[in-house]
Amino acid sequence: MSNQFYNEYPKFLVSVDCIIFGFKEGTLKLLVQKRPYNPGKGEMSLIGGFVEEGESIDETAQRILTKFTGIGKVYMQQLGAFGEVERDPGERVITIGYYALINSADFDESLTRENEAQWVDIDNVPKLFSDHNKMVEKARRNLQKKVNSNPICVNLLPKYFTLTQLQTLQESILGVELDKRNFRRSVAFKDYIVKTKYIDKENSKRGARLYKFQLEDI
Amino acid sequence: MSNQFYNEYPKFLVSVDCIIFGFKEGTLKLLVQKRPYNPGKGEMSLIGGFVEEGESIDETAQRILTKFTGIGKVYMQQLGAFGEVERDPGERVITIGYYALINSADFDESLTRENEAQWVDIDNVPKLFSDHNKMVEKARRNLQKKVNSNPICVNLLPKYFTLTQLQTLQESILGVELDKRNFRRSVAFKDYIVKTKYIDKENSKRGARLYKFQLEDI
DNA sequence: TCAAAAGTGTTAATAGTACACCCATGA
DNA sequence: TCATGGGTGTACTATTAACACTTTTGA
Repeated sequence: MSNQFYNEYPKFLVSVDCIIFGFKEGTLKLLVQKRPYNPGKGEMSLIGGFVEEGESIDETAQRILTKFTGIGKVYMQQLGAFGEVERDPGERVITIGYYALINSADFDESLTRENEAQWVDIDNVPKLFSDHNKMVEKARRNLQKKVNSNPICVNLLPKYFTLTQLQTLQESILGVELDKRNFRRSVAFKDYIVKTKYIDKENSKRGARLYKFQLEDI
Repeated sequence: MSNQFYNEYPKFLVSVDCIIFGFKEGTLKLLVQKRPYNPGKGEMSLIGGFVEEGESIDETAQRILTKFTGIGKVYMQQLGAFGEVERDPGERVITIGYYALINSADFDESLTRENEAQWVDIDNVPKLFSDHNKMVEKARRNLQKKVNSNPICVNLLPKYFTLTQLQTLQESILGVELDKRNFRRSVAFKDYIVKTKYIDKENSKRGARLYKFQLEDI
């Protein structure tokens, strides 16, 4: 299937690599897998796949996310293209990074096992295949810029959450500790975080107020 | 030249489109050209080209910039990948956007003429080929975020410049007017903008102090 | 009764915004 | 002498940062 245009230019494999963030046990986590094929079979890597004919790169990213987590229709943010000639030791592959934030409750664990995927702490990411560590770092910096002005945490938390959970999450994204009083005041100014009538009794004896994100009007 | 890996996946044309900003006549300008080939021959478009074998995408961007402006080694910022299936009416092309800021004084005008390129006002960009207008808008938003915290204007101005020139440039990037006194105070806090002993007598009768960027220590 | 997490205010410093007049000069 | 662009300061507001104690309750 040739074409009258552009024939004289080379073509390349184009892949999408997904930086999938979750929040478990009080820390931001990254989903990684054992690479199922060569080159680098068995090495830890981001989950990824190749762009198919007739599929936009955004669609590729969604397809990969769904395949590995069972989750459909989550907002994914493009991180940029990575196009060093030798970045893949097998053959030249130009890759587009995307990151996603997902709620581990929506997560299909059987797919994780099937794909030899696992969650690792964001502050303890192992050496990954190719330039994937660089992509993870860029994604995290990207998140850090947004965390205060965007309701990105909505995708990482359960529907109802305590302010301590939200604070712990933000601290884990930023890698710094926050002052509890200043944090709670800043939350009070955000219209998209609202108090509910519910109290969480699981994580403390006294009980903590549950909040939720209210995003309809944004 | 096949390979033992990845054979079953499709390959794509990958191009780089460059959003080249300049500063002339008190406004931010964009370099555009008449598309020299079909599809869309004669339409206005960004300047671009295809990624070659053995060339990283950053290198492609530099090569295109040099070809169209004569300028080598300018910082180019990647804007992201654009991968809608039908974005190019000829054949599927995945493109990576890069923007660059250049000083029109370094500019080789003969190359512009040769390539049927021209500068257009950023606030009056004509309809461009494919999704190029979208790329320009994204690049401008990207610039706007940086203009206050990064010395990006260094590349758009001559070595010595007046504060009025710098203010006019920032206003043109931001699309808003700035208060002269507030602007000048904020400049005074930036270590990378320093007063020189020179006075410009060309643009005013009284003469205006010339400043320069001091970037060695960043 | 005590350990553990929840909850709550004030002050100081910094950054940002609004605003109007005089100066020096060449034509 | 006057038109043109250059240059200057102050007061108000908003945002951010620092900081420590009391409450509730189940074990």
